[in-house]
Amino acid sequence: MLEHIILGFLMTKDRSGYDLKWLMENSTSYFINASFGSVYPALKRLAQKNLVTLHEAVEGGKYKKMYRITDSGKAAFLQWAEEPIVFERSKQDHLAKIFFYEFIPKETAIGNLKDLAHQVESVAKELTGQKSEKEREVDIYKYYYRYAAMCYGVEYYDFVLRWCGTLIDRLENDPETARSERQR
Amino acid sequence: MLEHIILGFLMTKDRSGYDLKWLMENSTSYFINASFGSVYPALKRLAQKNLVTLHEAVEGGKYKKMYRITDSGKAAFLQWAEEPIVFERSKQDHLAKIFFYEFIPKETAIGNLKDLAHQVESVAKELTGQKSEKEREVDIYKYYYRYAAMCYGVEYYDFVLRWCGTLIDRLENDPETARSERQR
DNA sequence: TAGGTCATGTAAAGAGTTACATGATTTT
DNA sequence: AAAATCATGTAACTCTTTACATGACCTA
Repeated sequence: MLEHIILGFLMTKDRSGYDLKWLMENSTSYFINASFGSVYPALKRLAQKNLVTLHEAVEGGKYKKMYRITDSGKAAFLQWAEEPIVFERSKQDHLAKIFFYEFIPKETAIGNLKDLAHQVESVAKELTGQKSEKEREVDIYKYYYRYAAMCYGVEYYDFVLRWCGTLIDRLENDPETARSERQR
Repeated sequence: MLEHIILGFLMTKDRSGYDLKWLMENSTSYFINASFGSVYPALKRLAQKNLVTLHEAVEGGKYKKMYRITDSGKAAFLQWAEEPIVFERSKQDHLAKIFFYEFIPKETAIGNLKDLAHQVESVAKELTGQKSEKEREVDIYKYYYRYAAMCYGVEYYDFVLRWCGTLIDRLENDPETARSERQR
């Protein structure tokens, strides 16, 4: 997966491992991200498979290892991209604890849910910022898929936020909801 | 994570590894799932840490290894459950390919998106079935958190489906969207 | 000149999946 | 009798993160 993402970013221009990490952090982190510890080895593997080539360069007075996609790299990328999408039921770790909230005090539950909502709000704000930036700086028609993906992110966070809000509201205002019998 | 989910399921009654796998498949798979290859070793680790105990039993003529949560297991579970939720930007693998769809033919993109929509529809239907079942069989007020989590799942799939639909619609009807210049 | 950011990398550990292996019981 | 399902488990592999290590350059 990561190797394909990297190839995708290399389709338009050469980039270093550092650039790639930065790009992911600032454009795909809401659906996929990676640490340096996986980016650098991935580049090494891609070079071994001849899907990218290494070009040492000095850019802005700084030494950089720039990677360029090869023809077989492009072919490999396109093959991956054109393949049918496999929809994986995605992990939503935050639901795991909530699923078992019947066992914890209602007040703790409400507090934790409010805290979760704040976290979601903060990542939503970050992504909304990135989105406005793109809307100003790039032709969203030209990069419509990326723009649509970004909208997905913003709307998804919005959905999570609304869901939290509804749940908190019911817990606070409907005495029938999550009665405390099961609790300690 | 998995160990805590297992402890959560053991809070109300003893279960075997097979039971736990089945339970996850049929109640949490839309946000977390696990294979036998991780469930059985997880139970072994929990037993080693004295958070569960093993009770061999025959149930319905079948030999089963039933696990029971211990007092320290309950304590460990509650500590985990009551801790603040950390919102992790969740992986949404399907967006990875779409993000780079500028490089593939529009027709392939539309076809793949329609195929994705069908897959989402099918998992949505499955979950909606599970939801109706719970609504009939259990007191959703008593298990309100679980019910709310299920609603999250249903609404999330609904959101993905609407997003796909909107994107497909724009690709098919708006000639300005995703012009084919960048393509081969 | 000290701290921050830029830049690259490795090693160990963690968490999981897939594939394989086994055998009992139940259904067709 | 064969096939399906129930039931448990291991081994190899994959993919990833965290923590560490290094050093250049830039700015206050």
